[in-house]
This record gives sequence, C-alpha cells and structure tokens, in this order.
Amino acid sequence: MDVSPLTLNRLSIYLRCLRALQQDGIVSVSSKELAEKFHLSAAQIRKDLTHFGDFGIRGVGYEVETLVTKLTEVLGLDKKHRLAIVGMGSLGSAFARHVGNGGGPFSFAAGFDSDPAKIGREVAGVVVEPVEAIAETIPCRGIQIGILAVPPAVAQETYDRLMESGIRSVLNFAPARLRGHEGAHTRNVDLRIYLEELVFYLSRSDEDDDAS
Amino acid sequence: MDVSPLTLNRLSIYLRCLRALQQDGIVSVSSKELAEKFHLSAAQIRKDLTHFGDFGIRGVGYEVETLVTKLTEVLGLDKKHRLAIVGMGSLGSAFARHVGNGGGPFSFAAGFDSDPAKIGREVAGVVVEPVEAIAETIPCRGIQIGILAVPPAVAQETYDRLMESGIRSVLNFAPARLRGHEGAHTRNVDLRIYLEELVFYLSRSDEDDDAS
DNA sequence: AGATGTGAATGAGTTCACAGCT
DNA sequence: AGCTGTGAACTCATTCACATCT
Repeated sequence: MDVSPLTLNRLSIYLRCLRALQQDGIVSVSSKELAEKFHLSAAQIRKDLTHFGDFGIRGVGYEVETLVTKLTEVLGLDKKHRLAIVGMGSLGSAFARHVGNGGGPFSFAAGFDSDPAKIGREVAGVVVEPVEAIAETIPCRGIQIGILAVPPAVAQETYDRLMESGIRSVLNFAPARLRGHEGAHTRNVDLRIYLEELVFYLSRSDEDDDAS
Repeated sequence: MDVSPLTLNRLSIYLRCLRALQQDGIVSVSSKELAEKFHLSAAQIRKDLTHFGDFGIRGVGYEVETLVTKLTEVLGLDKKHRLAIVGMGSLGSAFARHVGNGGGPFSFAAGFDSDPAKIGREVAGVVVEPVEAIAETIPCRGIQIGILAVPPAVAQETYDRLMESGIRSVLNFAPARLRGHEGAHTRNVDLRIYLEELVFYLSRSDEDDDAS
C-alpha cells in the first residue's frame, strides 16, 4: 500500500476530530458534517478514508466509534511507542514533558545529551544519559522513535548515531539538511522556517487563507 | 505576486545553505553544486529563484553573497520582527528561549498566560503577563507575530483574542482546528501529527526516503 | 563550454459529479 | 432521499530538456 504524508497527516486530524465528537456523545457523522464542523473537505475525507477500507455506510455516514477504532489501528496508535530525545536543552526537555508517560500511545523513554551539566538530571521521570549511551540504551528499552533536538552542527553525527542504534524513525528539530539513511523515515520540523514563512506574508496584507 | 508555501519554505532552506557556504568562504555556486551538497533539486532551485528575479549568471552560477542578500530581502529578514507567545508552559517557554533576543531577525517581545502562577515570572528576559493584557501590550510593543502554545480547549478563544489585538500572523502549536480570521495567516505545527506519521511508517519496513 | 531561465511534459494531489448502495 | 465510494476533470507542483546568454 502506498500513502502520501499529506493523506496520513489528515488521518491524524480526522481521528482527533472524531474523538472530539465522541466526547460530545455523537454516534454517527457524515463526511459533509465532519467537513463543515472542522473546515475540511468532504470529498477529501471520503477519498482519504477509502485508501484503507470502506468504513462508511451509504445513505447514512460513518459510525464515529468504528471509525475511531479503525483509524487508531491504521495509524498504529493501538500500540505503545517509546521514544528517545537527543539534546535535552529547552526544546528537548519541553518535548519530553509534552510527551510524558501518560495514557497516550507515546512515552518518553530516554533522554541523551553531550553536556555533562545535563547528564544525570531527571526530566519528566527519566535520567538524562550521555550520547555515548545511545547504542546500548535504545535497543535495550525497545525504543523505536528518535527525536533530534541538538544544535545543527552536530545534527548529522547524532542522526548517524541513532541509525547505528537501530532507530528508523526520526523527528528532526535541528535546522540542518540531513543525509538520510536508507530505509529510515525522517520528519523535519524546522521552526525557523515556519516563522520565516509568516514574515513573508506579513508584507502582503492582500492575502487571506490559512495553511495547514 | 503569488508564491506557494512550499516554494517559500524552500527559499528559507536555500538561504540557510548559502549562509553555510558563505561561512566556508565560497563565493560562487551553481544550482547543481548547491543541489548536490544539500540534497536538493537543481531545477527546482532555479525555478524557485526565478519567481523573484534573475539572480544568476549564465554559464557561471550564483554569487553567494548577492543571493544571500536577495533572499534575506525577499523573505523580509532584513527587518526585525517581534513576537508574542501565548501559553508560557514548557513548550511556550522553550520557544521563547529558542527565539531569544539575540542577533537574529526575531525577538521574543511578550509572553502571556492565564495561570496566575506563571504571571510575573521572567522568561528569556520578558515578564509573563496575563492574557487580558494582550489587547494592550501587542500594539504597544509593535508585535506582529503571535505564537499559540495553549491547550487545545482554549486555542480558538486565544486565537480570536490575538486577532482582536491586530495580529495577522500566527504560529499555532495547539492541536486544534482553528476557525481562521479573514486576512490572517496561520501556520499549524502539530507535533503529535508528526509523531503519528512516523508511527505509521514504523510498521512498514519496506520504505526508504525521507520527507521534508 | 557551461549554467541559467523557461516552456512543455510529467506527476501528484484535489475537486467534481455521479453511479451505486442503504 | 441521502451519503458513500470512485473514475474523470482539474489544479497545483516538480522535472525535463533545451534555447539563451556569458
């Protein structure tokens, strides 16, 4: 099966919207209702969903609970996923707390840093380890996802270290162009780029819409 | 002029790559060299750049310094931009420190929160104010960009408050579907969505490439 | 010769519009 | 009657390939 990141990201959005409806006790919803309520496109919702099966009932719509279950399964959120954060500066630590070890499908399982001042500290219930420990700790704790929150200058070497430890999914906050490893998935989140995008549009008060 | 966010984000990337070359004392570069060095597409670089003028020299390439200057100007990074963060939890505070007040084109100029425990605290050189102060503080300090780092439940009302204060560019970290204001630009950065994307690909060890 | 700038071709993603099911 | 699922039409984006300039 082949699915674009765009479709995938929308599935996450749909799931979140459906959970909100579930909270409100809504049992069934049509693509049109869903679209109107959350500023989405009805046709797109239907097309996205049919990539993964025929979840709807013609003439009626979608049963919220069924769809939540299906999407949770498709996205792999019915299992727990442990993640490691490399670079426990303010951003890394904030992300660690953000993820936490609560009820969600994600848990913060290891934090690494190269700064001796940070090593040994506890953040969100986890003791920060030196980056040298990556190779051992990551397979030991069954960690599958790595978060890069290191300075750009050491981003590539840190990425390579994660690859060596067996990690194949990386969320990269470092503003660096990584030479990606074969078979790995990397999602770059470059906050400066987003700010710069906003600045560009600042100087043009003629536009309107909003981007996702 | 009409330019897609995709193109725009790439301009930011190009600019960063060019700055790196500049550091290394490189004076001139061709689109091919730039592409190979940073895993970009040469044709795309050329097409993106020509949206904003003919910066290159046929047969030679681009003069690094000229291009840096031009891109900086196009992106509006030759001016300083003040930003306000609403929601000074761990994420908001981390972002505040991240931006800081240093040499870059961005400066953290105001922080707001509704939690009395956070109000009055100093973060990255700025005293946190109550959200009620948004309407007054934002125009006073000439702030043009707002960062939403509040819980999803209050995202919409906080967004609306920013709009009332005159803000027209928002970076939204809240996992919420905002009803956007006419004429405003909103960039959603939903960290959970990115994690969920990675999880999906975890279960499919047949893939290879990396997404930007 | 060699690299840009650019129309033309291809590909990806979205929207339309309707057949088919409940 | 109403909504899904889906091919076809369309729009947006990328890549190709080459004429054009230095």
